Order: sequence, then structure tokens, then C-alpha cells
Amino acid sequence: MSYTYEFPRPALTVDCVVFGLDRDNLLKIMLIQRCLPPFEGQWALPGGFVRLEESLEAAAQRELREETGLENVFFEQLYTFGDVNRDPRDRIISVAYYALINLWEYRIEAATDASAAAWFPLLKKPSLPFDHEQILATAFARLKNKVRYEPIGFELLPKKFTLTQLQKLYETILGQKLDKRNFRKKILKMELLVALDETETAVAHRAARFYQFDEQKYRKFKDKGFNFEL
Amino acid sequence: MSYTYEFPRPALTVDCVVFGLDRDNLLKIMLIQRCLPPFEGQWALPGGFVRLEESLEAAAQRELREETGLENVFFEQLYTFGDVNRDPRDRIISVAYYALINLWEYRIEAATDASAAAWFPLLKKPSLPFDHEQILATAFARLKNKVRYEPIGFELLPKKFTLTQLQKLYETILGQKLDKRNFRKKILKMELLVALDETETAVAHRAARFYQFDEQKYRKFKDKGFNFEL
DNA sequence: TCAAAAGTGTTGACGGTACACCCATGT
DNA sequence: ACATGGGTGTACCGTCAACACTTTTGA
Repeated sequence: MSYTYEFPRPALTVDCVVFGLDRDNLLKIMLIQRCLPPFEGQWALPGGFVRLEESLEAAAQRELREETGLENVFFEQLYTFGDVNRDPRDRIISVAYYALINLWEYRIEAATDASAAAWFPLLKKPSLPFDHEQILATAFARLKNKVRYEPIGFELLPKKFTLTQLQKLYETILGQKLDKRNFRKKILKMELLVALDETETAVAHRAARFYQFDEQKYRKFKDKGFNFEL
Repeated sequence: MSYTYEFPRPALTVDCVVFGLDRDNLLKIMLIQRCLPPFEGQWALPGGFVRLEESLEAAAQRELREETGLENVFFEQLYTFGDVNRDPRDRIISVAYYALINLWEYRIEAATDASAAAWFPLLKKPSLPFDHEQILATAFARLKNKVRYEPIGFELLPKKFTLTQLQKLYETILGQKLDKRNFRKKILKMELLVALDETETAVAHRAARFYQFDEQKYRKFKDKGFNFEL
């Protein structure tokens, strides 16, 4: 028998913190209602056990797909939580991931048929079981940090967006007002946004121009040691 | 039987990337010589299996102590590696930590009696088994990044150090020359360093003043949203 | 007195911040 | 015509980068 079998093994799960931003610039989080003990019936982070034949990332993506119908979204490992008593059942380690998606199109609600999944505004969410509050706090801190120096904010918006929408996104995540003229100068000077010819429609005021994030340009800049800031 | 037992479990290890900086400003890494298969005899990152009754952090600290004699050093979770075939034995997930210690005092070599532990300059290290090369690369990237906006560099120096030593540390990690006057201005303006009355001894030139990092001040600044930069 | 590293200021360029008004559109 | 958000420029200030010489000490 191999060396590795001398040790009893903790169980291993993945949990996902899924952030979404809706049309009203409300930052929301996706939760699922647990259908098994412990904490049956409570809202918790989507997640589940890692299978032997799948990588951690694959496991997180599978769980997300199974429980919420989400696929092909921005996805990143967050942190691994392994306190001894974080799960009352057993010793369970959880590798947490976080994801960002845009809620402007209504595609999301439809996908949540099988398991009960729902979006909660960050400020109105129920309190979470296990150490999920800690996981969420860690994820939010990471988002707040990362959005300043990497252009991941775009993941929360539709492909075409206006500068005001982008600015509001930053204001929501960072929790502070930004100056409109300075914000535009800064973001446009980076030359990572492509101005489209289209404009907003059906608004009761001057129509805003749409922009698009140019990921190719960003990659080139990044390789040259470019720095995205605020 | 509980829900958790329906699933076969991967094994769980911790691995440690231990960086040290010696008197000559050489950045080194600690490796241990494996005394069990697979890769018996090869140099690899220190690490081992997580026990059921200890947290991840405790496991990493224990492994480090057992294998290298190191204790009470800067320590932080790095990333969790879980590719399916990263270990030839079995499905093994590894939670990686990284540590920073100063090698100016000779306390280290003495502690490495039982298992064969040794320090290798980053550029002259042997190639590593498993995915340890990837883990090391991730750790080095993290160090390089983090040193710019959090004062963790001090962990690599003795308590008392000269500004030139500090500057060389940054030059080594960042891989670029820095301007002496600008570096001093910047670092002193933050008021995180305490100038001591002592100076270097036994040098064949003008003796440099010693400084000390004031962690208390840093904590206060940090709470107020202070930003350590370069 | 020489070698070797310590220590010290100024200037010009750039980027950040603060700030207020006119424009386009739909109702 | 009015309400609503879209869009724009300038002036001041602080920060960063570039740059070279004098001082101290031990050999």
C-alpha cells in the first residue's frame, strides 16, 4: 500500500462566490438553497465535492453549471479554507472560487430551474452557514482590490456599455463617488476601449455612446508591463 | 452514512516555498531531499500530508518545522494546485504556502540536521519534481508583486538594516536598479522606518546608519487606508 | 592619501484632482 | 420648454524621474 494511504483524508469541496451586477448597479450574489443537511433549507454558496477525475477549476465550473446554469464566465481561484471545524459533518477543506457575470440580459433567472438558486443584493442577503460569510468577505475584498489594477470590471457589464455605466460600476464596487471628467480622461487615455458608432436607444435624454473593451490591446499592453489603474 | 462518504477523496498536502536572502543579496530557496518515492533522492519543496486535526496553516507550519527547523517566520497561503495528474501516485491536491526569512544570521544551517535541507540560489537550483516548478514560479511572481505595495520585504532582512541593504533587496526582487536618492526620499517619507543611533561596524568605509521597521505605525497607517508603494 | 560606500537637493515633466457649463434628446 | 443625463477643458499642485558631488571611515 502506498505512502499516501497511511493518512486519513479530509474531504475536499469547491465553493463559488458569484457576483453579478444588475441594471440598477446593484451588486448581487448568487446563493442556492441547500437541499441536504446540514443547514438544510438555508441559503449558502453554491459548491460541492471534488471528483477524483476533475481538476479543481473543472469541479468549480461543474458545480456552478449544475447548480446555477452558468457557464463561460470569468472565474478565478480565491483562497482555500481549511479550519478544522468549518464544517460540522467532518473535516472538509474548501477551495473557493469567485466568478463575475453581468445581469443585464435576463438569461440568468431562466437557468435556475432545478435547484433553487437566487440573486441577493449584497446588503440584503441572508446570513450564511459554515464559514461562508468569511469566504464572501474574502471574495469581496479581492474584487475591490483587483478591480483597481486589472480590467475585470468589464466582466460585470454587457459587451457594449456606456462610460457612465462603467463609472457607476466602479463607484458601486469601490464604494465611492468618482469625478466624471477625470474618470473619462483616465479610462480613455489607456486606449483599451473602442468607441462604437451605436448609441443608447429609448432614453429620455441625450443618447450615450457605446464602448467596447478591447481585450487584444490589453493583452499586448500587459506583456509590455502596462499598468491598468483605477 | 453521511453524505460526505459517498465520494472517494483526493489526498491533501501542503507545500512550502521558503525564500531567504543572504548577506550577498542572493535570493535563495529552501529545498529538501526526498527520502521516499516517488522522486526519491531528488530535491523538492518541503511539504507533506495534512492531518485531520490541524488547520492548513498549522500543517504548513508543522511541515516547515519538521523538515527545516524553521519557526515563527512570515507565512502566507499562496494558491492551491489541483491538476489531476500533478502527482503520479494518486490524486493529490496541494495547498501551497510561501515564507520569507532572513539568512543574515547563521541560525538556519544548523537546524537542518535530520532531513537533508539546503538553500539554493534561485538561478542555480536543480529542476523540481511534480508541479513544483509551477508552484515556485507562482510564489516568486507573488513575492515580486506583493513587495511593491506591502512592506513584506523587511521579513528578508535582520531587524536592524541600512538603507542600502533595503534598496539592494528591492533591486534583487524586482530585478532592476533603483535610484539611491529617490529610493531614500520615498521610503523615509512614509515614516515607517525608525532611525537608530547605531551604525555599521567593521566596514572599510563610512559606516551606514541602521534603521528599523516600525510595524505599529504601519498598522495604524494601514487602517486609515494608507498605501505602501515601491 | 586612497578606496569605497554614505549621504544629500534641485529641476523639469507628468499625472492627479478639483471644478461648472453647454449639448442632445424625448416627453 | 423642460427635464434628464451626456459630454467637454483648464489650472493648480504634488509626485516621480533624472542627475553628481561631498563626506566619512578604515586600510
